[in-house]
Amino acid sequence: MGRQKGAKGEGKAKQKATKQKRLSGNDSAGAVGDENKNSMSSPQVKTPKTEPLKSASSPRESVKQGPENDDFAAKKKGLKRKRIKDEPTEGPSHSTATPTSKKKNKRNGQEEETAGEPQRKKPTKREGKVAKKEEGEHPVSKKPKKTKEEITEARLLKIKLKEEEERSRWRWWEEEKYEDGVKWKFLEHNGPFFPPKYEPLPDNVNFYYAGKKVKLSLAAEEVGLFFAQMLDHDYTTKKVFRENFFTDWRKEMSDEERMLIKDLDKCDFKELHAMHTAKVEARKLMTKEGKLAVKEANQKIVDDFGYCLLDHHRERIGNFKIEPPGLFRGRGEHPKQGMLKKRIQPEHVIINCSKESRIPVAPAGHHWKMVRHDNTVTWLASWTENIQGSIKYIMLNANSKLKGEKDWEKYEIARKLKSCVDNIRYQYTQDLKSKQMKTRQRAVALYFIDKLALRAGNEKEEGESADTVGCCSLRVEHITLHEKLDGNECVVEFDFLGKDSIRYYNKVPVISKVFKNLRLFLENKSPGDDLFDRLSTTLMNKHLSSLMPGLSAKVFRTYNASITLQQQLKELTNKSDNMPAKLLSYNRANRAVAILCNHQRAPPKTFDQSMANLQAKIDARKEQLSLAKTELKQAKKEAKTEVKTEAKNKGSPDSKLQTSVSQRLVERKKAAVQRYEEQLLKMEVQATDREENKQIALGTSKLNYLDPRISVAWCNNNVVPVDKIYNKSQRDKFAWAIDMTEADFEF
DNA sequence: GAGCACACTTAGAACTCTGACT
DNA sequence: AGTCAGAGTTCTAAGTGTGCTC
Repeated sequence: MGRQKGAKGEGKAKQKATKQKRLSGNDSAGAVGDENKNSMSSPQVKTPKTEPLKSASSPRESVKQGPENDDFAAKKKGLKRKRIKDEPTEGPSHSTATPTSKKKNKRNGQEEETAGEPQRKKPTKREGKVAKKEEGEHPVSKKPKKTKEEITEARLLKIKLKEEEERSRWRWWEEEKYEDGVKWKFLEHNGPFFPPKYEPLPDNVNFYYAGKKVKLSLAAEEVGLFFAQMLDHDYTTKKVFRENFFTDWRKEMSDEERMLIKDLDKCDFKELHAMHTAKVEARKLMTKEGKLAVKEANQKIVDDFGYCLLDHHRERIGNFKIEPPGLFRGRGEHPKQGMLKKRIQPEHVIINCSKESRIPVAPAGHHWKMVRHDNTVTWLASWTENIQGSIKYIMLNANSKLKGEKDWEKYEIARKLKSCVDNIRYQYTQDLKSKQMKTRQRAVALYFIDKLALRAGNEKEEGESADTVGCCSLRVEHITLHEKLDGNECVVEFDFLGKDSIRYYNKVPVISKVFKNLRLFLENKSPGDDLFDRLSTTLMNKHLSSLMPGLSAKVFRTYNASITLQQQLKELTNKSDNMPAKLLSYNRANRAVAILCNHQRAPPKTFDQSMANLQAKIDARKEQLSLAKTELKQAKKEAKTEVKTEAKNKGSPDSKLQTSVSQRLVERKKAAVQRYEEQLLKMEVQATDREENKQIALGTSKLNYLDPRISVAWCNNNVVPVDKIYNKSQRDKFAWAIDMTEADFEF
C-alpha cells in the first residue's frame, strides 16, 4: 500500500533509481550454455521444520488439462445469472442478517466504557444456545434432565432456523453482474463507530518522573497510558519502539512537561500499569449480570453500526469501528514501531453512500470530512492514517455479495490459468535462454513464482517499513547456490523475510538453466544488490497479463494452492476411512498448501503442555483398554465354563440363567473394548494432527487460497458434512460455493 | 516510464467465548 | 462451579496490483 509521500529512505531511493535506470536499459544476457535436464515441475512444497510430513510434503503436480469451463459468467447448473432489475428483495430478505442467526455478534470489550447505554432486546441465552447448536458440531449435548420432547423440539427449532436462514440468504450468485466497474446501485449505512473518549486517570493513580509525582496534561497522560498498558509486552523493551514512542509522546506534552521529562528510563508507569491490570482482572471477575450488560451494550453497537443496506439487502460490515488511538505495532523490525497512532475524528473521515440514501449523521458537534457517492468502489468510509500516510477503509464482511463475488472471480481466473499454464511454462523455459537479460530475469523469477508460490515482491521504501522481500525484490544476500547439496544437484537455498517478517527458508533443486542464470545474475554484485536488477513487479505483471487476461503474479499462488489441495485430497483420501481419518486427510492436504505458501504461526505458548496432557490421556486410555481386554478375556473364559456347566446340568434353569448373565457380561466387555479402541484412535489422530500443525497456520490458505468448491465437492464425494471442515462464518463466506458445487466439480 | 494514489486482498497476533473436564 | 485449552472472532498491518499524472 501507499508507501506514498513521507520521508524517503535516501539509500533505497538511490538504489531504486539505479535499478530503474537498469530496468529501462536493453542489454543482452551473457551467453550461458544450458540444457534442460529436469522436466518442469511445480509447485514445490517445503519440508516442514517440525516433523516429516510424508503424506503431505511433496505434492508434485501433474496438471490435468480438462476442457474446463473458463467462463466466469458461469455455466454450471444453477449459475445462470439473471438480475431481477434492481428490485426489491426488500424487507425481511435481509440476507444473512437475522438477529438470531448472528452469533458472531459478541464483540470485544474495547468499548466497555460505553456500556452504560440503554439495553436492547438481544438473543436470549436460550436462543444463543440454539444458534450455537446450529453450528452443528454436537447437536445434542449430554446435559441431563432434558426430556425427549425437548430434545426433539430443539432439533426442530434448529432445522427451522437453518431453513429460515437459507431462505433469507441473498443468492447473489444467481443474479447478473453489474456492468463493469459498478459495485452497487444503492448503499445506505450509519457511518463508522468511534471509540470512546479518553477518561482521565483517577486521583489515586499517578505517574512519577525521577521519583516525583507529576500530574500530566490530558493529552500526555493518554499517550503515557498507551505505553503503560503495553508494559507486559516485548515491544516496550525494544530500543526503536521506546525511542519512537518517546519522541511522539513528547510532542503531545505541554512545554513544561517537555522541559521536565527528558528520559524515558526515569518514567515510572507502575501505577498506571497496575490500574490497567486491575481493570483487566475486574473484567474477568465481573458477575454474570455485569458481563451480560456489557454484552448487550456491545450488541447494540453492532445493531446500530454493524450493518448496511446494499441494493436492498442488509449486509454485515466487516470493520465498522474506527481504529482507536494507540502505539503502532509494526511487525518484525519495523522502523516506525512505537509511534503514536493518532485518534481519528469525524473531521478526518470520508463517507461513501448513495445520494438518495439517508446520509449518516456525524457524532454531535462534529462533521465529516466529506460525503461522496462513488459506486465504483466498495468502501463505506475511509480515513488517512498518520503512520504511513495510507488510507484505511471500512468495508463489508467476507460473507457479503461484494466480497463473495470478487472471491469467486479470483478462483475462476485461477482456473483459467490451469488451462494455459503449460504454455506459459513452456514459454518461460524458452525465455531462460533469451538474449535479453531482462527477459531471462523475468523467466527465472516466474519460475520461482510458479514453482515456489512466492509473492510478487513489490519495491518498498527503505525506512518506511521492515526490510522484507518477495520474488522480484530478492537480493543477492537472500540466496545461496549449491552445485550439490544433500544428494541433489543445482540447489538454491533461500533465506529471507517475507510478508509480516515471516522467514522463508527453503532448499530447492532447480533445473540447470535456472541455476546457471542465477550464477550469471550474481556476477559482480554485492550482498545488498538486487538479484533481479532489470525486473519489477509491474514489468512482470504486464508480461503476465499479455499472456492471459487477468493474470498477475498472485494468481499463481491461488492456482498452485488450489491445484495442490485437489491433488492431495485425491491422493490421501480413502473412501472407506472413518470420519476422523478422512478429516485428518483433509487437514494434511490443507497443510501441504500451507507449507507451500509458507503460512507459519508462532507455536502456541501452551503447546508442549497441551501435547503432554493429550499424551497422558492417551496413556491412560491405553491402560484402560488393556484392562478391559483382560476383563473381556476373563469374562469369555467364565462364559465358556458356564456353557459347559449348563451342558453338564442338562440345562437346569439355574445354569441357564447363569450362562445368559455371563453372556451379557461378555457383550458389555466387548463394547467397552471397542469404545476404548475408538476413543484411543481418535485421540491418536488428534495428537498427530496437532503435532504436524505446531508451526503451521491452516486458516490463511483455507480462507484465501483454496477454491471452496474443491472442498465442498470432496465433502459431497466422501459423505463428510461441510460443517466438519468449515465453521459457521466460513460457511457464510463460501455460501456461493456450497450452493453451486456438485460432486463432479474439478478445479 | 517513474512515482504516486488508491482500492483491495492477505496475514498473523490478540482477544473472547465455549464447552470439556475436574 | 471453576479452570483452561482450543476454536472462533476481531483487529489492523502488510502485502498486491492498477490506473493516473507528469
